[in-house]
Amino acid sequence: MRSKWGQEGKMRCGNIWTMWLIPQGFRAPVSEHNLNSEAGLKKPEIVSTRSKPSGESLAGRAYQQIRDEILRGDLSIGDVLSRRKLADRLNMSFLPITEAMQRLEAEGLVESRPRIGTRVRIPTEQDIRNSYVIREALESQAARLCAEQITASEKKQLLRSARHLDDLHRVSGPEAEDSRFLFSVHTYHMQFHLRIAELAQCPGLSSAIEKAQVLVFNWLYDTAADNNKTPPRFHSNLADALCSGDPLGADAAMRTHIRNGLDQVLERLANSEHGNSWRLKSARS
Amino acid sequence: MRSKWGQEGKMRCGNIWTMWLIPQGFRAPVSEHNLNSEAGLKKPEIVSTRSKPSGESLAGRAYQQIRDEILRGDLSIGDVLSRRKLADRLNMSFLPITEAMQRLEAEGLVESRPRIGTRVRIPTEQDIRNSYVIREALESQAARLCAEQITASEKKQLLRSARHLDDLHRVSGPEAEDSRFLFSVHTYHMQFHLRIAELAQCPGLSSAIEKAQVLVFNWLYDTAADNNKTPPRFHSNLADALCSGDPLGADAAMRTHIRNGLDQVLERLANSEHGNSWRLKSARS
DNA sequence: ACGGAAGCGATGATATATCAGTTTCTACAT
DNA sequence: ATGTAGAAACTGATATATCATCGCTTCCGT
Repeated sequence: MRSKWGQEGKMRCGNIWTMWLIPQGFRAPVSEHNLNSEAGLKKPEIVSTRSKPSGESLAGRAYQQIRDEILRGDLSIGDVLSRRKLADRLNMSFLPITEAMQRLEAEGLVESRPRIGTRVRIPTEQDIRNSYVIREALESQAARLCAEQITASEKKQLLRSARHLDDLHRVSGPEAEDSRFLFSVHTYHMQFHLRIAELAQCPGLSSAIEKAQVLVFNWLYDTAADNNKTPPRFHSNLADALCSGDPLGADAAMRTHIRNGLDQVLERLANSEHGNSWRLKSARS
Repeated sequence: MRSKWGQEGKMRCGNIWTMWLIPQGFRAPVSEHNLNSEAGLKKPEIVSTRSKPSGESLAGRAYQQIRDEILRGDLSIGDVLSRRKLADRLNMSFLPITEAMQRLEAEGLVESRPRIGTRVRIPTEQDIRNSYVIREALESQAARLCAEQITASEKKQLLRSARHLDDLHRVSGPEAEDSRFLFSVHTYHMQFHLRIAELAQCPGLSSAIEKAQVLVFNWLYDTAADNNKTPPRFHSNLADALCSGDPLGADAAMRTHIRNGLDQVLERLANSEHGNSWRLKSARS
């Protein structure tokens, strides 16, 4: 009998991230998009929440579900997560929930005190600065490698999606109402950055960016900070640098790009207050 | 009554790493060392294995213990880890062991297949390349920040420890027998790199380097590859660049420094073979 | 009214038991 | 000898139960 421990089959430590984040893939929505039609910009694909409920462990499903709810804002910063209530809600024991919480805690999305409780992590200013420093380190490295290895067709693709992204940001400025639209724009933005990491041809780099959760946190903070006005051609300039063939120039462009949003995010976060209470009668989950 | 959820008290997601790796701290052994006496170079402090058996959770102790054994080589690459036997050996239930395994798996030190088994991870060449790319990203960022913020006294300290490290490597070349000595040299080497990250004044960067396990893996690979001949003044040159005050120069120096060892490690790893068998009668633990 | 202490209820940590899937060894037929 | 079915043993996943600890509330003394 063939052993199941061969090279075939994915390890459990693989990327769960890309599976739910990029259900339709990255290339397709970009190339399908006609940038000359303004109407098409309004609604980039809203990612579907649930796709395959079975085929994974209960802990994995719990992890994805809770993470999903945190990222979408159904569970907001500081919300208390009761493992027992979550177990009831997701129809499982609280052992899988505990495993999911441990993974979320290791990734920095939730924080837990040994016999007190667990809640969605409340980031400090230090956390945000750290996040941006690490993001700068990893993504500038990705920019270097990307600039060295990108092919002609990939250049065209990247430039087009950068223009698309700039258009999306231009449109999303005035009407910052529809949270689903904002979420999808952010998803597209993250896909753009992850695409650059993929173009670096170093699988570990992409997964490191995912693991460090820097982009996720970026989204969380930006959500708390709602509108984010970016300069025109913000991403197009970055894409130009990446396609110029100069690794050092790409590195510098990426650093500039990333540093841009930090101040706005910090300012916004300072204005938001979060309670420190625990064991609320009305724990969300 | 004061709430225990204030800012006082360490979160569980803090650095366990530095606690066991640098029990005596970094500054002390460096400044105490007299570089003019050759005798002092032979035995840099061997870190003590166990210090505080209580005061932590069982899962935390299991995690530290197993990690310790992997890093020291008591459990070598590819060894099978039976959770039940580990539970017996460490005098605890199956559950804390499972939690420890999940953390080790998330960090990439072990690999697990759902209903088959868990073993110390066998790194592929791709893993090693990824590791070095990420290490280059994080540590070159640390070098930039370090060069910007380092003070005069810290410069003296860093230069001295760099010279000490070069001396240690020079001595460790010929007599690569005592594995405890080699381990302590590697520990000192890791402390040197982590010290640079600390000097960057960005706590998240240090912990990211630890979390990504890049230095740990570096040690693992280097252990498999035993002798590693470094050029003379290898670390002194790096320290010079870090103290020059030029961030870009420090960045470049760090990249050069890191890329140096990659080829040797890859060559050695290609020569070593690892079986793929499972469920050996004589599972180590 | 007010302050503090004790009890209630919730929490995470841990132990034990069971389950379904996989490997490995063995007995048997060829 | 060799190949194969099948059982035994082991694995991680999950369920349930218990425990010490801690936040919150309530109630009593002032």
